Amino acid sequence: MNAEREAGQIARVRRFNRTVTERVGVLHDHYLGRDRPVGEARLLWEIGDEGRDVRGLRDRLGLDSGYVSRLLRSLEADGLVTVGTAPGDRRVRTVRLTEAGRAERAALDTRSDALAGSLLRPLNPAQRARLVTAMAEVERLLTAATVVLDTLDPGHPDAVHCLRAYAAELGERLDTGFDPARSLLPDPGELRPPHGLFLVARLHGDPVGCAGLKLPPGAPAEVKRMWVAPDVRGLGLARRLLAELESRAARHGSTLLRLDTNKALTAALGLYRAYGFEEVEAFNDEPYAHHWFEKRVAPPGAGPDVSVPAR
Amino acid sequence: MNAEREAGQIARVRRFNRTVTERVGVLHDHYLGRDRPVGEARLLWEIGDEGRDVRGLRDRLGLDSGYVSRLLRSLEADGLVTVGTAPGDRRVRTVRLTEAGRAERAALDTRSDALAGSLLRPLNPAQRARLVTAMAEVERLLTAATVVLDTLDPGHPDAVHCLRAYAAELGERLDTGFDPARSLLPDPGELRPPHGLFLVARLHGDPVGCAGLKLPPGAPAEVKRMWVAPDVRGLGLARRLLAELESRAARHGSTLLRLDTNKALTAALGLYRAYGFEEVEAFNDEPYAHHWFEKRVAPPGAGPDVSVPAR
DNA sequence: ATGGTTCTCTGACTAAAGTCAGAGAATGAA
DNA sequence: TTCATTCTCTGACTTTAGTCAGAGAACCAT
Repeated sequence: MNAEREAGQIARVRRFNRTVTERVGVLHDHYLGRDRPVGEARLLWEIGDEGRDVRGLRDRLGLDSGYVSRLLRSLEADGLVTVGTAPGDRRVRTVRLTEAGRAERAALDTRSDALAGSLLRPLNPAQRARLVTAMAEVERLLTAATVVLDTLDPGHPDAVHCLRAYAAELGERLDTGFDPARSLLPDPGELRPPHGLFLVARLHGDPVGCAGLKLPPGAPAEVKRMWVAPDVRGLGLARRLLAELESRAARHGSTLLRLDTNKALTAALGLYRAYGFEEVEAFNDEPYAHHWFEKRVAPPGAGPDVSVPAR
Repeated sequence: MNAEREAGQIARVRRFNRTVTERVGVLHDHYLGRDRPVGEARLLWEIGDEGRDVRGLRDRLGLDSGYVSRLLRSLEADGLVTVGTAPGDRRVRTVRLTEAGRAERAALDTRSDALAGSLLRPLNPAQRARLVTAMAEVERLLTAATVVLDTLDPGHPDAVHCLRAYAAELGERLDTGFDPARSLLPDPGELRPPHGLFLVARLHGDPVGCAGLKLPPGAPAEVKRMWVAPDVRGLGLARRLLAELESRAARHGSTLLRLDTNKALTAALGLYRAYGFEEVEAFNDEPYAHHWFEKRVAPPGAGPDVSVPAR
């Protein structure tokens, strides 16, 4: 049945991979590193205008510490970067571009533009427009597919980051403001096993969304603290978080999922309805809530596959 | 004016390049060559089930002859390929996969599927469908952009290939059959400077289309022998060939472009009309023609930019 | 048959990319 | 203070990837 469709999709993706790595990937690298090893060029690019600490570079590019060190030494010898110790922690070193480094980066930039231009030039205006649109779509969806969901302790720095952002956003959007201490979940620690769980979504290691699940014994599971960072909205991440929570709730044995929300959060209201939640009478006295929803939980294994992508 | 739009498009393409090389390109290579150097893996892949001659491999992958030889030696030592001399020409060597080589290739295949799957898995069905559609579009258009147009002598093997394919196709599609000797251009050598020119379109070095231009002194320029290979139709190549011919005619000083065609070639008829040709009275007595068209030539520089993409 | 060409291979290199095992300084927790 | 940990760096390697200059066999046109 749909194994066949899936095989077709996989074949398409593979053809895409081949075409694109041939036409874009190889060119990309060799355009980039015309008079400089690709490794150095990538590093130069990744340092950015702001500067960056060495650890960050290693993580981002996935390189060995000794290797990065050597690359930096080489860039330093060419006068393209300066390496100094970070203000807070004197073990950590930060790299910044020099004037010459900026110029070199600008040259890479120009080449990157030339590559992009060479892809567009043979096409007529209508084709260009279509290519650009399709590229934007692919990019958006690949980005969506790159987001990974992890169960984290609510005290983990990434979890804290999300919870702060959640509170800050509610504070702005609700006419009443928002004070977590006054809400029904003053302590997110309640979202810790065995009383619940807390999901964090990350993109390239940066936290970009979260959702908590309360699992009170003998009572319906409850969605709490769902948030998605503004710059990754529209990627279907909220839906994915909900689906993941639902499947966790199902595995836990819950048969009903509930949540409450504020009338100001119109996008969330729409999502809950579209996802299959139905509005019900108030089941708690959360001071910030105007709407209460519930949804029967699909039995385990029936949910969409949202496992972590390989990397 | 549209410099601004172009800058926007270039920026989009660059973002795409970055996302895709990060997410697809790097993975692609390192998935592929997990326990084998990428170079060898690529070679193994490129040999294919049918076997291939060494020269073909070199061309396709753009590698040094010595390098390929060494890679083959290594694959041979691992028992993955056998190298023998080609039947026709004993200088040429052909490579075929052994049983073990096929198995290794199948393993690469599986990994490639796994990579594709890892891109799709985090997405919901609607997103998967959209991603696959957008990928197909990008791939099509990148393929279109990869086609290069060259002016070739009509006697060049690639030109001959196209002219033969042209004649064979007409022979099939016209109720009357087609005999080049009976047509008004029995000798394609007339499409040679200074009396004309002959364009060949190539994709990865293989000829996939052609178009000739007659430039009779003091008379309108005339399009002849336009053909596009079946498997690259729908990429806008015919239109691109027409545009290139028009701009060559303009540079030559022609102000009118003409052509004749057969009623069986419905796609061509549609293209000519869409491109701005208007049907006129017969201007010659070509036995295979049912329709005659002409179009005023845009002055030099006004045509779309169809210069050769970088590679 | 002869001379120029084509095709593949070998030997002798080089540069890039990356790995691994410490060493030494700074930090944080007990 | 002490001990484990974190972070960066150096030295000593290896593997990939690729280049270049011929050599030798086979082919092709004259």
